[in-house]
Amino acid sequence: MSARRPPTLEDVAARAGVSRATASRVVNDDPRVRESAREAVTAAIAELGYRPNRAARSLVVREPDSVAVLVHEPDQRIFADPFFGGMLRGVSQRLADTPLQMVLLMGEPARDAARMERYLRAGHTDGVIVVSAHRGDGLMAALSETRLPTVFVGRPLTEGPAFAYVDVDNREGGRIAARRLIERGCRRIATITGPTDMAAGIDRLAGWRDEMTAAGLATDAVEPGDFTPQGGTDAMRRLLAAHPDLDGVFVASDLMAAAAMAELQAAGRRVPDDVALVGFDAGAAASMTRPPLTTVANPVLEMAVRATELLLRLMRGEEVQPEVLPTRLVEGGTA
Amino acid sequence: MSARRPPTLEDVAARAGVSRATASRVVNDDPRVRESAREAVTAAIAELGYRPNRAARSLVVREPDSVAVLVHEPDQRIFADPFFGGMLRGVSQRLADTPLQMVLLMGEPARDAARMERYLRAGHTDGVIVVSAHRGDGLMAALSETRLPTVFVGRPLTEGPAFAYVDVDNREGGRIAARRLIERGCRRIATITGPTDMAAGIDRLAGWRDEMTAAGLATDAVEPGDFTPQGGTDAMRRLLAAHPDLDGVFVASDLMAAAAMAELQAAGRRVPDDVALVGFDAGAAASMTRPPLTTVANPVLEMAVRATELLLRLMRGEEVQPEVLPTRLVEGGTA
DNA sequence: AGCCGTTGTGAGAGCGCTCTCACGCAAGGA
DNA sequence: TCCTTGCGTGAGAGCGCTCTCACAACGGCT
Repeated sequence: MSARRPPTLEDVAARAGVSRATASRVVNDDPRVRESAREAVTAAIAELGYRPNRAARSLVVREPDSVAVLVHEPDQRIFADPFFGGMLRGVSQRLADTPLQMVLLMGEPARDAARMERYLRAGHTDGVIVVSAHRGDGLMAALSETRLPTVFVGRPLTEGPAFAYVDVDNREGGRIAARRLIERGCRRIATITGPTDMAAGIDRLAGWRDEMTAAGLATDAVEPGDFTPQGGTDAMRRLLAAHPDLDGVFVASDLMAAAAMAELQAAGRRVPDDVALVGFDAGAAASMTRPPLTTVANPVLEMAVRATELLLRLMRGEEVQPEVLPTRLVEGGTA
Repeated sequence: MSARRPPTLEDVAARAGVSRATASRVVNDDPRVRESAREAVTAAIAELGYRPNRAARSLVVREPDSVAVLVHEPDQRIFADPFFGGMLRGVSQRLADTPLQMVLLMGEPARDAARMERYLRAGHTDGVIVVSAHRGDGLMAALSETRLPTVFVGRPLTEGPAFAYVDVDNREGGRIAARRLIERGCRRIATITGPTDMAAGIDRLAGWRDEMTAAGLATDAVEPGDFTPQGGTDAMRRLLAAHPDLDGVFVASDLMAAAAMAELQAAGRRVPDDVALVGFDAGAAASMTRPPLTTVANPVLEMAVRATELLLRLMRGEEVQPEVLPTRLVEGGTA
């Protein structure tokens, strides 16, 4: 017992007094093994502490074994936003009954893009789910070069190759939010948008514009946010300074909405009496405020599951179509 | 071009007119290759779209290539709690300059324990970081059997083998929180605890008890929570019913504290004037309430980084000691 | 001229596994 | 009795790669 080499199937076979082939059959649950042989092998495995070498296995049975989830966001956001937790959860859930493993690639666009790209190019993985892609982060080009099956969560903003994606109907969500504020009697309605380099930001704003224009209301009270609480606070402050007469705000995420609401209250405005508020996401943050947020549903878990489903189909070589999930208003007490 | 077999190093070598060994040298940046040969191989790689087979490589150069992060929590919590995002972020950050990949294993203790255990046993991974282990979920035994290097985030509650871990000084945190409430003049101080099967829950409560007892105050107003907003709401409601005279509450997490605060306000209590509140975590949730929470710092990112560091050391065969990080009060407006 | 070291290269073994193929053997049918 | 089955098994090839070892070629020495 000098060279502390981990036991191989060969060792197991020797100890059990069978051939490597039979030992392999036991490990892989092949039914064509006599019970006594099976027991001997099982015992040998236990005694030796044998663990199959995955590399050797996958060298032979060439089949996909992992899916990468790419999260391309600055630290701060991943930290705070339950969106990502839900995403991972959904992917993991759908993958549970497949042999595929979920490999997480996280990083800031600027700092880690090169490393991520290198990893993807190296072919360590068999499919990619991109969560929250931004316009122009160079990722799309790199991805389409790798020819890896890829699904985006959130419509990718790209001129180039068409990627499969799953998204919620953000534009309709924006309309729903604006409609509620208008029907409530608000006339000076502002919006805090998401990042303007993401489809979620652009589309929610567009929906809000649709409805505002249809109602003949001004659409000039627009402040960009970045989906973080701090961004919500700042945007609300700017909004109050520029449009002190506002009586309704559509905030493109609950996290920002909660922060914006705190800012409103700090400025002495009552919610919803002075200013009505509609958020977006209907996540945990919505129920943590007082009153709870009126907000637009964002089926995060479902998107994750659907995206994974699409990816699995893509990996089987099937054609897929983008999916856009419906949304609806979730009642709270802020509008 | 019939059998669409991915190109191998052999193909590259043939195309470049060199041997497999030379091609391999080029791929692995071995300096001992003539410039002309290097160019030929590089060109062949590009033309053929060659990607090295990772399995074949790691079959030969036996070195660790992945680390599993085990998250053992019900859906609901992972969804909402920024703790997990921070955790993943920290691990990913520390791993960034190593060749190790982070593999995520998520699942509910009851439903997915078997699958996780199987995965770990299968030896797909070279180290494990366990995030938020509960007492008696059988994980510890399974883990110690696999003999895989393992680090816990949060002190594991186990009688058996000693695991390496990183934790924040939860007990001291509980003391800090109680002390603040006492110094503020509160006399009827309650607490909403974390899960009683987790060290974080037990230790924070113990710290609160230390300080309360030292101050000669009653320690009977204790309601268990589960770190979720809903748990915070329910516990606060029970607390108000059982101890309507309370004037201070230590809530063992910000998420619960924010919910508890909403519940207090709904019951007509002003925070902090009628009831003072101290949370735990100092995460994003703390700054989202009005007023922002006074809370005890929980260095999530740092714990993740430290835990990963310990794991790397363990994987190199070094001895490691548990690490307990200090904490402190973060000022807000609730106590 | 003869020897050495250096440099670039190729042949080939072998990593641990799966899987095909062939074979021994027992049971059943002719 | 002989011939089929079919089951359990073992021998052995081969997956794509790395790495050792041997060797050719070429200076620069004595």
